[in-house]
Amino acid sequence: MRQSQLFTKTQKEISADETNAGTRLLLRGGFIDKTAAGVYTILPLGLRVLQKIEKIISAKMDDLGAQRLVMPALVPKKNWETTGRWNYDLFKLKGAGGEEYGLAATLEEVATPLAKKFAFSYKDFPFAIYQIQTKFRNELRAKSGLLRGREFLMKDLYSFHISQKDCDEYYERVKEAYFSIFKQAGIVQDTYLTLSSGGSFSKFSHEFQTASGAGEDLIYLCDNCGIAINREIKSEYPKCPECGGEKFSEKKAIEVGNIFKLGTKFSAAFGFEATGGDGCKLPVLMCCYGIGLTRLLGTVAETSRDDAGIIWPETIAPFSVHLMELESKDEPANRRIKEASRRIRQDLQKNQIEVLYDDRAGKSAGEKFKDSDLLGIPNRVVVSAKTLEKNSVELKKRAGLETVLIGFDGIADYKF
RNA sequence: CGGGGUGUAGUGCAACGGUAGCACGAGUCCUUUGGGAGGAUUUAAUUCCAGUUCGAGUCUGGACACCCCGACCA
Repeated sequence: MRQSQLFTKTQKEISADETNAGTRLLLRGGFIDKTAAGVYTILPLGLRVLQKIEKIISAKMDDLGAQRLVMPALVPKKNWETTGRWNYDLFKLKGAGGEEYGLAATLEEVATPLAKKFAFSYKDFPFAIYQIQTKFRNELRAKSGLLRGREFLMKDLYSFHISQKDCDEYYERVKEAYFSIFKQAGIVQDTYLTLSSGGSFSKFSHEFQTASGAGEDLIYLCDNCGIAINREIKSEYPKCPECGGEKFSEKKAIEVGNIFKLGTKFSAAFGFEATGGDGCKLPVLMCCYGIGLTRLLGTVAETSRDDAGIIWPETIAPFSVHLMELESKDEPANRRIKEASRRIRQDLQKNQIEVLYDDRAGKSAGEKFKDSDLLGIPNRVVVSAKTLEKNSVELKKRAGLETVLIGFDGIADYKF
C-alpha cells in the first residue's frame, strides 16, 4: 500500500474531549474516526487490525468446532419478551407497520430458537455456533473511547449440551482458547481470569480482565493462587473462593472477554428440549462466550504504546513493514532510491510481507518519522541517500531502540 | 438515569451588548529534506429555535450535542 494513496492522513492534534490515551492515538493515526459519543467509524487502517483480530478469533472458534453464521441485528420484541429482557439497555425502534424491534445486544434470543429448529435428538448434541457481529447497547454513558461504546463489534459463541459434564468440559476448552486468543493478540502478560457473579446457574462466571489504568473495572488478584475476583465477589467473599487466600492486590482492568454457563434459562424460556434415547425429554444446557473485537483493538492500543504512538504486536499490526523513502535533493540519487524501494517491495511481497510504503513527496524526514512512530508498524525500513551509499537499508523495530543496516541482498530473506 | 460542566474555523484560544480575530492545522505554489523546516497565498466558525434590544457570539427561555463524576453494564 502506497501511503500517498492512503484514504486517511495522520493528525497532529485532535479534540481534547477524548481522554483515553489509546483511543487518542487511534484517532490521530487514522485508524478510527468518532461519529458520535460511543460510536466509531473503523477506517481502512483500523479495519486491517480488526480483520487480523477476527482471523485469530475465528481460527480458534473453528478449532473448538463452532460453526460461524450471522444472526440479525434487528430482533423482534417478542423474542426479548420471551426471556424478559425487553427492559434491558436495548436500542429500540419501530418498523413501518408499528412492529417493534430491539437491536442486538447479545443474542441468546435468536440463537436459542434458531438451535431449536435444527436440534431435536440427543444425537444432535453437543454443538456450538458463533458470529462476529455489530452489537448495540444503549449505554447511559459511553466513555473511554473504544473501551465502552454504544455500538461495537463482538464475537458471540453459544454452545448447547445435554450433559453437565460435557458442558463443563467445553467451557474449560473455551476458557483456554480465550487465553490463547489474547496471547496471540499481544496482550497476555497482564490478563487475569476473574471470578464474577454467575447468576443462578453456576456459582461463578468468568471474566478476562486485562490490567490497565484506563480500565473501569476493579479486580482483586489473590496473592496466593493468582486468580482474580471482581468487586461484586469481593463483597460476598472475604477469602479467595478458589484457594481461601486472604491477601489481594487491587488492580484496574479492562474486561476483554467473558464466559457464562447459562444453564437452562434460555432453552427453557423457548421450550427447547432434546429427546433422549429412551424417548424422554432432556433439558438443554447452554453457555455463552463473548469477546469485544473493537474493545480488544482499543485495549491493545491502550496497553501497547509509548508517547510517540502505538506499538502494534506483529500478529495484529496493520502492516508488518513500514518502508520509508527519504527524498534527496540529488535527482540521480532520488531515482536510485525509488528503484531500491521498488525492488525491496517486490522482495517483501514475494514473502507475503505486508508493506506500507511511505512514498509521499515533499514531506520532511521528521514528519515521516513521527508518522511512522504514531502508526506503530513493527518494522521500519528506511531507504535514503545515506543508506544507498552502503548498498543497504536501515531497519528499526518500533518496539526497540537500535537501528541496524541490512544489505539490499539480505532484505529478501530477512526474517521480520 | 442523578449530579456537574461546556458549546466560536479541523484543533486550541480571543472578541465591553456595537466590524467575529489570533495561533496551529489543512490546501496551493516556491524553497527545503535524517525527527513535525521556511516564505507567499488560500481556506474555514458563533450548535439550533424562540425572546429581549436600534443592535445578540455575548442577556433570557427552550431544544440538541459533547465532556466529567456517580449509578448501570445480561
